[in-house]
Amino acid sequence: MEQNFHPVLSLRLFCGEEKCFGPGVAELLRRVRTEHSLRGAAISMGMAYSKAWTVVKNSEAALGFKLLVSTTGGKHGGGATLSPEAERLLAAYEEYRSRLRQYAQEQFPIYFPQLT
Amino acid sequence: MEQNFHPVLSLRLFCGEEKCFGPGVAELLRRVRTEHSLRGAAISMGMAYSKAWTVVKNSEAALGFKLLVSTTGGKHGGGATLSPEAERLLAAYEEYRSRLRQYAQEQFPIYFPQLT
DNA sequence: ACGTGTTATTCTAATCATAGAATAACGAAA
DNA sequence: TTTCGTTATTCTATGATTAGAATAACACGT
Repeated sequence: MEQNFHPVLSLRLFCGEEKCFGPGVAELLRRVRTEHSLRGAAISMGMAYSKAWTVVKNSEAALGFKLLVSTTGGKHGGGATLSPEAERLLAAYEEYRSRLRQYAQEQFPIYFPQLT
Repeated sequence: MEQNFHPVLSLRLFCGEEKCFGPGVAELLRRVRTEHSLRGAAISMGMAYSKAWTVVKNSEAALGFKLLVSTTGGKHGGGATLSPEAERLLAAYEEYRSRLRQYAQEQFPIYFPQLT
């Protein structure tokens, strides 16, 4: 069983019962930041635009604020950028997640000693 | 957004590329421990027996050892218990997971201060 | 022998998730 | 005013997941 045995942990945030933020939206937002477009973000991760749009919309609904500031029309057709709240949320999510992953990495050999 | 904002983290273990253990199998094993039967475990969590069986079988294949010691026939039709390796793995998984969750709980207000 | 309730295994049917199409709106530039 | 590439939105067709049926084997008790 020893073949590179390792933990993977996924983090999602809930507002009460309903999930409001997780790996999916996070990755989309990350890519919107570099693509300056939701469509570009979706395509770059092999996801249908309609799905990406739904994911963002659901997250926004659960959170109660907008994640994307988007414009339509214009020379390049428009685009999207992260709202300030989205920037903050994504930053916190990423730092928190990386902290947890680091900790998970550290603790792993303690709980699974024979596999290192 | 403040309505009981909280993190949920899920832990799964990989052997190289393929997932070999996660929340699904873990919950099944936990219930096999009290139900003394895979069927009972599956039913108790509203899962089809065939699915439970597949889940366990896939996990066993990825891990390279048996998770369940099962008997067929007899007065009560047979049943299943955890193999010693499964007991150890499940115990380690649960302790590790609870440690990570505890840590996540502690760190949360540090990364999401305005929400506590 | 037979009934019982399980494991084991495969197959099919139904459900769910997702991709992709279709359509409209938009605004800058040509 | 037409073209362009996006956002926005809904709908449908496809694909993946899952539940549940079906069948066999098993061994104990009656």
